[in-house]
Amino acid sequence: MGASKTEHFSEKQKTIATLAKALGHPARVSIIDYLLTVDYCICGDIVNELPLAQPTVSQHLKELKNAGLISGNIEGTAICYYIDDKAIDKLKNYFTEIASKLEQKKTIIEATNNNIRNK
Amino acid sequence: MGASKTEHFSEKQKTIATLAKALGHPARVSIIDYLLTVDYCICGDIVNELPLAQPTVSQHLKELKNAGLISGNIEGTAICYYIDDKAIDKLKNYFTEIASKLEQKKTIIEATNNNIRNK
DNA sequence: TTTATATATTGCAATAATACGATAGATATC
DNA sequence: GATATCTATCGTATTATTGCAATATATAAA
Repeated sequence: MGASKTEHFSEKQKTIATLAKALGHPARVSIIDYLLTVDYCICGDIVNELPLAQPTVSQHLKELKNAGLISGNIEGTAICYYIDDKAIDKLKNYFTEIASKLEQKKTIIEATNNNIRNK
Repeated sequence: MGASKTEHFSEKQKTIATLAKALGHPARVSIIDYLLTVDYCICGDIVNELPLAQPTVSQHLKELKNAGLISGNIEGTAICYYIDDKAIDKLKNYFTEIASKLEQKKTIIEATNNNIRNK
């Protein structure tokens, strides 16, 4: 084998997996963290910020871009990268939803246990 | 090269990357989604649920377990897997934090633009 | 037009991930 | 104990990812 059997899963599952995969490397998490600290883009600074060679950073940026987590504007010779709010929101909403479902489950289990105790 | 240069990044960045990576495959997202729908564990059902062979599912479960996203209890011959709340909370908090920082940034930019317009 | 600067692409090597058949281990049932 | 059931591990083939040197591309400055 080798290739993923992605065709069998729902669109939502594939979207979350794609976004999560893009953040599945500390260098790319680090890029996102860095983009949050700067007021204005500056792509070249990311290369200075990371302990990686320029082509490697460029590749990581490409993956983040392909996943939809960042976008870039050309400004002269430089390129201004910024985080895509919508992608972050998708992830935020997904995990918030899971957390709330887990919380709900916990409540049901506790209620059931109380019910058993009171019999 | 090949191996990741993970040693240069912060613990938090590595933690998020590890959790995100574990969800970087639709089969594993699908497993999490499935665990949310059932009241009680049942590992064998996951194999029936997914379009993958039993060893492949077992491997995906192992990765989710190694990343700390799920845990398992042995119940006779079966194994009862469940989602770890703390891991989900880490992800939820991380993306909530990013979303709020982005929102804050947007507000600052708008305020600046208004300031410029009013001069 | 030449030169400098910034980013992307290519090509390659090393490692990791994905998938599954075959098989092992562990517990229940007969 | 023999058998059935459930899950994990091993071995292996295929593909993907990571990383960088070298090079290409594209714009700005001289």
